[in-house]
Amino acid sequence: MEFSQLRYFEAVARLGNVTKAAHEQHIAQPSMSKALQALEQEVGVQLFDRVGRGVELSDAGALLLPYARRVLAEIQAARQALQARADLTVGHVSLGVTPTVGTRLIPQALATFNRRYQGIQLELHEAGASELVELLNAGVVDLAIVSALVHGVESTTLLSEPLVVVVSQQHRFAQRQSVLASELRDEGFIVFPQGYELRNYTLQLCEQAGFAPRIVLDGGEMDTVVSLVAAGLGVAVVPQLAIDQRIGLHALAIADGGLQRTLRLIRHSQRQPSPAAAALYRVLHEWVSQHYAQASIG
Amino acid sequence: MEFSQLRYFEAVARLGNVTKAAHEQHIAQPSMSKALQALEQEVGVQLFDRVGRGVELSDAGALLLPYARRVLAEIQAARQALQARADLTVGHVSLGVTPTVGTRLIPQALATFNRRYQGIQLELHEAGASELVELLNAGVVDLAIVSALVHGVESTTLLSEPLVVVVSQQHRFAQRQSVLASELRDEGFIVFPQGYELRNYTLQLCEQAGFAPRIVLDGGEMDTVVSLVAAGLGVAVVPQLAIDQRIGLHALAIADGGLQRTLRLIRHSQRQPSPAAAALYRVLHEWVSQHYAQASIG
DNA sequence: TATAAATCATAGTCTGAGGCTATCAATTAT
DNA sequence: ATAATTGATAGCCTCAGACTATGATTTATA
Repeated sequence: MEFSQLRYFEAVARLGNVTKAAHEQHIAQPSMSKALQALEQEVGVQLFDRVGRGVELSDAGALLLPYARRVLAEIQAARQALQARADLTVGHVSLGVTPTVGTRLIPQALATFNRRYQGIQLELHEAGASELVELLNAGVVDLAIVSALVHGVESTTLLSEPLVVVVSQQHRFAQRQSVLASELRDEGFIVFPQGYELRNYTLQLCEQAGFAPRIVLDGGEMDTVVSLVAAGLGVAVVPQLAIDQRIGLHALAIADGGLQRTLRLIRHSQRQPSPAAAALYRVLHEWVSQHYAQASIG
Repeated sequence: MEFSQLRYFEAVARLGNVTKAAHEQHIAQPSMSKALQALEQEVGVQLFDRVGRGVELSDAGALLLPYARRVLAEIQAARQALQARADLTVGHVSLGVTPTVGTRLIPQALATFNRRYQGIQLELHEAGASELVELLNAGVVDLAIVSALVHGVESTTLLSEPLVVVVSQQHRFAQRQSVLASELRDEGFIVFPQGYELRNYTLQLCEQAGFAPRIVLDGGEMDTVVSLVAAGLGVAVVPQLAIDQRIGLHALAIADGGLQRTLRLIRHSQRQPSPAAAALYRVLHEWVSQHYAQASIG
C-alpha cells in the first residue's frame, strides 16, 4: 500500500472516473488503472465496481476511503508543520546560562528575539557550566552561554567584559579609578560559591598578586554580593556590566592583571541546530554587537 | 514520501539505531541509511543527528514522528477494517422486497441471518418491483426479492408458491378442495392495488377463463385483503403461504390454470457483492431450501 | 594506548514497480 | 449505424530501492 496508490484511489473515488482522475494526478490512464488494480490486489478486495462505462466505489472502497483521506490529510499536515518550523512561525528553542550571565544580556536579547519570532517558544535553563555542557549533549538545551572555556563543543566568543573591583562609596578607594591587585591584600573579600567562574577569577587575581584573600563571606548570588559590598562588608570582583545599573557602588579598574571575563556561546558540534536555535544564535550575536560594540572582541 | 520510508523512519526513531531498525524491518543497513536520506532530502530537513556512533532524533524528526505514527496507525486500522469486513464480523447489507413477500419468509430468514452474523447490520427496503430494480442499480440495496420477472439484473428463483383462491368459511365453495377458474365468474373479487404482481395474476386468471372480474374492492395490503375475504366481502387470489397461519379462511386450488407466483432473488449483474451481501444471498437460499423444500422448484 | 567492535555512509550492481504509448473492448450518446 | 467515451491489456523503458562489499569514525576493551 503506497501513498501514491492511496492518492490515486481517493482521486478516482472523488471523481468517479479513472480517466479524469489520471489527468488530475498527472499520470496516464493505463497507469491509473494499473495502480488501482495493484491496490485492490494488495487489500484483497475490489474497491470499485466497473459498471458500464465508468467506475463506482464499492462497499469495500467506501470503507477504505475515509482511512485514505485521513492518511493523506496527516501527510499534508506533516509537511505543513515542517514548513512552519523552517519558516520560524512555530518552534522551540532552549537556552542554558550560568547564573551570573543573566543580569542584563539575557532579558533584553530574549525580548528582542521574542518580538521578532512571535511563534517560537523560549526556554531558559540556569545551571553551572559543566552541567550546561551535559544538557547540551543530552539535547535539552540548544545553546548555552558560559564564562568558562569548555571542551568538546563548538563555541564562539559572545563578548568580553572587564572584571572590576567593586567597593562601597564609603570605601577608602572610592575616589580612585583603578588599583593594583597587590593593594587589595588587606581587604575583606566577598566571593561567589564553589564552582562559579567568578570565584576562580577572584582567587586567581589574588594568587598572581602574591597573597591569599581574606574571605569575609563565601557564597551568594550576584544580587547578594553587590548588596553586601554596598553595605561596606567587603570588596568583590565582578563583571563591569553587572553593576552598570546599581547605585551606592564604585568600580575600580585593575591596573595590573587586567582580567576579563569572556562569555562564550556554545552549541553542540555534531547536532544540526533547529531553525529556531540558529535564529537565536544570530540574534544573540547581533544584539551583543549592537549594544556592546566596545566590549565585544569578537 | 513513501509509506515504507515512514515505517523505516519510525523504526529508527524508536530504536535509535539504524542497524537494529534495518534488522527489524528486514532490509539491509545501507538500504535503511539511504531511505532515511531520501526522506530527509524530500522534507528538506535533517531528521536525525548523526552523533558519534549512533543517531538520535532531531528537532524536526521529533516534530514529524507523531504524524508518521498516526499515518501508520491509520493504515493498520484500514487493513483491519477491510479484514473484519471480509470475515463478516462487521458489515452492512440492504435487502429490497415487494410488500407481499415479507409475511413469513423475510422475518424468519433475516432472524437466522442475524443470529449467524451478529455484527452485520441489516436494512430492509419495501418497494415495488421496478423501483427495487432502480434501487439495486443505484447501489442502495444489495439484493431484492420480487415476484415479477425483471430484466437487466441477475436473478435466481428463490421459490415458487402456488396461488390459491381464498374464500371465507361460510362461502358456498368452503367444502371444496378446488375450483375451475370459470366457476368464479359470478364472484366478487378483492384485488391488490395497481402495480402489484398479484393484481396482474388475478386479472390474467379471469381473462384466460373468459370473463372480466367483478371487483368489489380495489387496493389494500395483504393483511387487509385476507381480512376482507374472511368477513365474506369477496374472494381473492393470494399465495398459499400467505394464509398458512390464518383462521376463518378456506383455500381452493385452481384446477385449471394452476397459477404459481415465483419469488426471484435478484442482484446487480456487474457489481461485486460485498461479503455480507453474499452471505445473505446464501442464507436466503439455504433457509428456503430447508423450510420450503416441497415448494421450491429451484 | 593499541586493538577490536560497533555503527553509519558510500560505491557499485541488479531487479521490478510504476511510468509511458498504442491499441482493444465495451458502453453510451448522437 | 456511427462516433465518442471509458476502462483494460500488451509491451516497453527507466529509476527507486533493494543488495553486497567496503570505508570512516567512534567507542569499548585488553
